[in-house]
Amino acid sequence: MKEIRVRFAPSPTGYLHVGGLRTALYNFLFARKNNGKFILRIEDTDRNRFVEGAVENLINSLKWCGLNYDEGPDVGGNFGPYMQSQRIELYKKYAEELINKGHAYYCFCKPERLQALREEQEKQKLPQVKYDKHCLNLSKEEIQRNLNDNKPFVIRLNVIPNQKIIFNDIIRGTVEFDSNNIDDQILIKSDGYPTYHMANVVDDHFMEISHVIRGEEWLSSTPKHILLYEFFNWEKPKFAHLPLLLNPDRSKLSKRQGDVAVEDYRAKGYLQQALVNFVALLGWNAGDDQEFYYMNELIEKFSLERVNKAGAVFDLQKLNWLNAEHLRKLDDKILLSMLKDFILTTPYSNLNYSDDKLLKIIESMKERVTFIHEFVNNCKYFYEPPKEYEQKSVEKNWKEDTHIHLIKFKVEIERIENPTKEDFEITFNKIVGELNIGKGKLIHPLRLAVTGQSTGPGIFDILAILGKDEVVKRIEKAIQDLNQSK
RNA sequence: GGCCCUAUCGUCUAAUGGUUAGGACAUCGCCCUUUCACGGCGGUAAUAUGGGUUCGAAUCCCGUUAGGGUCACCA
Repeated sequence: MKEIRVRFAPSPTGYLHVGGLRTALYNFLFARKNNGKFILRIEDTDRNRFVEGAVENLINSLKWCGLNYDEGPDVGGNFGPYMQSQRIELYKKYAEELINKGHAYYCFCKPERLQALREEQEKQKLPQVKYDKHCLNLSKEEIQRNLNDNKPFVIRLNVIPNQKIIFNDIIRGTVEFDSNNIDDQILIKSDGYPTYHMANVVDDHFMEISHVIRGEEWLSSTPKHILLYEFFNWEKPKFAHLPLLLNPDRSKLSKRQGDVAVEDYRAKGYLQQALVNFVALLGWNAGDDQEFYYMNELIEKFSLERVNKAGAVFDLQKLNWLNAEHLRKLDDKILLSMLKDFILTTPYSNLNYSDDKLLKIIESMKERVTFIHEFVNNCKYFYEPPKEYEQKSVEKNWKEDTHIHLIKFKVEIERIENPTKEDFEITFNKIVGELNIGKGKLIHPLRLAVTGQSTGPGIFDILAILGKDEVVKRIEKAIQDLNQSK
């Protein structure tokens, strides 16, 4: 059997769109699953849209997601170059071949004529605006004269009318188009660069791409590509058009309604494992109930046949859930290094906490966070004394005699050298026993005093992590602040 | 508007002619826990619509409706 070769072929717009990520991922999974090759090709044939650093950025995002390619602009390969801007001569050569065969022709029409034509056709309420094949009738001599005069030209595909163009899509089945609805597409622009259609077909052929897996927005231009393959007499790849990713209002996923760039999600603290896992499930499932996947499991189970046809809404809540799931499965040592990296970006960067202390924070918070940054932002009391006290909890838990209970607890704690979690708990039980009060009467004020909050890990974990001196200080401060304000 | 694609809980989806239409996220309730979370148990919630075909339709066919894509010297 022929080797499976697939490609991700983005145009460098400046960032990797999550829809692009999903396309890249399915290509990658399909290649890995079938022991094929995954290729990155950059479609940079629009000189007007050149963005500085866009390719580097794209590659960064791809690699961050673990989508390593076998061939590409920065890794090389036997089918390069992998930047279309470096393959211009190839496209020209094959466009000329098409002209010689009568399947394409020079067009010297000025933009003004095209504009007028378009307006005229719209005025006539024609179902579709199409080029009128005006330049197809130019004589050989005329064409040669125009070329000699250096008149600007484009090369157009010569579509034959009244033909059915039928192809099979792996995801959608048989799709049929009428050639009457297909315009004489420009293949080579007046600046000598190819359009998408030309470059794409030529490259897919010479890069020996076996399966074209791309977004549904390409479905309606596929007949043009089919025509090209047929005119060249080249073997066609198999096609698979993926359903689109949608906004919550079911329009095509767009910047206006949230983040679309992979780097945005990275910056917000999403794990690459979670993003990949989530995006994989938008439009595909293995047919079982598994939803939590690592990359290797996705590779094992992926198949194009199980890709859905309908568009999928990008639902942040489910992504958040998956992020929390993946975070919890991460080894504490890895979480530690991620947390340290994050702390560097906060005002607490000079605290120099020991790994041991941070590990304890991680352990106590792990079940309570969705993002790494929450190991800091949801429990700032581990890093600094509370600046304020949650009002609702103060009202509910800070009573007339609360400070008396807390002082008794504090005094008792002060006597112990290096109290452990158990010491705190034993002392606590002793005090509530002596005072003959319910545990809640002390536990909630204590939490409020040392954290300023009403939620968080077990109180004795917090006390142990904070340590005796800090606990004592915070109790004193809380009594001062809260009794005063009452 | 022409052409093309699509249609199961709010969302992601399972069920490829016979199921009380299943799971997950979200949501609600209970349990666990004197906090919050995690976890466990349970609830609300879907086959867009009208016709066929069939003993039997979410599933096959046709129409309607709705949504999306595409109609550039952008990809």
